[in-house]
Amino acid sequence: MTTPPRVTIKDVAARAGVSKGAVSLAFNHKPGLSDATRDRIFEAARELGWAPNLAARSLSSRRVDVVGLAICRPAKLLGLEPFYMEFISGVESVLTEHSCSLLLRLVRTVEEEVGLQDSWWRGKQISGSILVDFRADDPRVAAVDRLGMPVVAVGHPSLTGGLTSVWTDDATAVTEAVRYLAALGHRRVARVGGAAALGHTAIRTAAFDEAARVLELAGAWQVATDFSGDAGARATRSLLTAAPADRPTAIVYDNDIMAVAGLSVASEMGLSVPGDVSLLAWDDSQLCRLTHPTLSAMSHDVHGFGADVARTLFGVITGDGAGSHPVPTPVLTPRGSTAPPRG
Amino acid sequence: MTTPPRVTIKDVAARAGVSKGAVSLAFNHKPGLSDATRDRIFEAARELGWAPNLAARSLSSRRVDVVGLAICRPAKLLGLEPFYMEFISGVESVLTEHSCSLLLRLVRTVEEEVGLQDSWWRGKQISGSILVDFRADDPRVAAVDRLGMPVVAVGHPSLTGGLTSVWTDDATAVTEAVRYLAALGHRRVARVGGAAALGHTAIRTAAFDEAARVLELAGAWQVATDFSGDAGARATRSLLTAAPADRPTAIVYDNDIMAVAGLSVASEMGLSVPGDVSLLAWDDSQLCRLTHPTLSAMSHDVHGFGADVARTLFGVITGDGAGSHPVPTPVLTPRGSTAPPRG
DNA sequence: GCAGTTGCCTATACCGGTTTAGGAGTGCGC
DNA sequence: GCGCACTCCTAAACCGGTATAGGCAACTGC
Repeated sequence: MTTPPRVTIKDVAARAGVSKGAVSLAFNHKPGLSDATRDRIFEAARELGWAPNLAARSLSSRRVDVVGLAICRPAKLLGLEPFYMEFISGVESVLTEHSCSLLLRLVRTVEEEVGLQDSWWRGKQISGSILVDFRADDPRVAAVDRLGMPVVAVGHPSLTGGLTSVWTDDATAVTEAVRYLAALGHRRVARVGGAAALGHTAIRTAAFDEAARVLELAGAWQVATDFSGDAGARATRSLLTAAPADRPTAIVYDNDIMAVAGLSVASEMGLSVPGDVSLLAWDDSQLCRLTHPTLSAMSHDVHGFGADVARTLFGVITGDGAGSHPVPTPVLTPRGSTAPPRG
Repeated sequence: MTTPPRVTIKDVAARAGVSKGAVSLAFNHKPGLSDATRDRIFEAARELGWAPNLAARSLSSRRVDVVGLAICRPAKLLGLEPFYMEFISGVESVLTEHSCSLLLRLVRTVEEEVGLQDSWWRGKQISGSILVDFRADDPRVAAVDRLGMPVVAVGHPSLTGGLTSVWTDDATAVTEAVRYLAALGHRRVARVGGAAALGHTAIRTAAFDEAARVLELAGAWQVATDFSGDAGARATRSLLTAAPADRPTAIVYDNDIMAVAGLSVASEMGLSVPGDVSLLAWDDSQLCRLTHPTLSAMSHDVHGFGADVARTLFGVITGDGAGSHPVPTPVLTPRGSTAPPRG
């Protein structure tokens, strides 16, 4: 175990024959140095293998290049949910451009998240945060207001208080989904929704009811789940056990996993998809093209969503005109799992 | 936009009527303070809403409570791969106990990762790192040696140089998988492997060949992919288009996604699973229980794996006896997708 | 030829904690 | 009454950067 060299800015300055300040200027690409000196400094730093100590830098410059993201869902579900990794990769793609890092934490409850964001912010560990999975009367709104921390809330403005928000128009998307199924001729439609506590679930639920009313569907069921495949399977099984004349002929799911599970339940029950029942997934990850039949889905660009959120966060942090805005509404991508009902 | 209060240790000290040092002692739970003073300090901090500035802390105490993790796979694949999120959640579960955070970054190449780890470490941003997805002659081994950075390498010791490693015994697992299929009566077996560049893929490939040799199988095919569902589907299609007497009667996949894709290809080709062909997945995420038939799989505790890795990293960082060790070998979990071959 | 500007660089005071050496008060033994 | 140990606390020197005021030439304009 050799003792590490501990090379600091002073060593670099000495080696290059300049002052600490000069090295600082060079490494922050600020004007006031001749090209020759600049080169000499970089050369010295390279030889010594020096990189600025970020703790020291953020202490004196009072800025950090880190943003936070806390996700509050059971670990088991997260692994399966393609949404998050794709979202994160979108966020990352923008952070990287700004040489900014992502501090990630999985939490169990919103309260825990509030505590975490609080200590991240007060500990000056992050320069801002991305808030996801809003619920009604979300405690994070007040907490963030109190802290004055820059954030972007991923969720409909009706849920996110006055926070800068980026959201998908779930109501319109649900309406489009139901309209499409109705246009195919379906009169009995069900929806297997996500966690009831989440705000966007409530929005989708209301939109579904409204669409069913407007379209005068003969039957419209909704059931809440925890987003897991198991729950999706259970819900599907329960929906499809009704007598053929009473059961739904089409089911909309709130994510891809549950739709995959639903597909397998239908097959297990000897029902053909889309012959006996049409299935419509949500998010449209690659998974939807891996099943047989392939899954029709409400499709959106999750990677781009994440990137947009990150860009907006930078806007909030720097203070220039970052406004709340929706991202493009998910569009229907018909594949093999939807068709007109039999008969 | 109200100007933030900027409360520091000095304010807390003043309010509690003590020195900065006393506040520091209190917040680090060190001895040398009366209970009364301690209480007064915490009370003052609470009233002012103060939390120590972590940059300042790590600058003077030269320790940070952050560990790094860079993942080098195309974003599109990551989203679908249940492995990582589960792994991360396992890592997190241990980090949280130590109030340590995870710095996550998705990178495109190993070279990029080397640069990243380098700047993380030299910038004193992390106290150690988790290295995954080793390949033959991995440049990270030398880089980490040079830096003297504490790491845990997730990969077989044959790949990770002298680095402290935690690994799954892929060779044994592959052998068990092949043995099981052979025991069922399969004589023509294929394997749809992962990225050829990855070390563990090579290990599995070699083990598969060896097992096929020992068991004197009549046919043993292997094909490398990029882990994506599409690639898995293509590989499966190509394997199954041979004449019935020549094609494999069982296929082992290197992850769950490709197995799901394979299942759908079989169904699309009118082949029954497991009647015409047996399918065996790898990792055993929840996905394996969502298909019809359910997927037999080589199953392991990915969450526990991540937790083990994190614990080992703490051992390396603190210097106490953290040794390389394997985690439990994946075990075969038979479900509905494997059976004796027809006839 | 002299003030004014400009370009390049240094000295030094921070940032907000931790960590030392040491001081003030108390209790104890003798 | 004095030395000694012990408890509780303070003052001040760090940590490794950034920011800022200012110094010194050389060049400009007139």
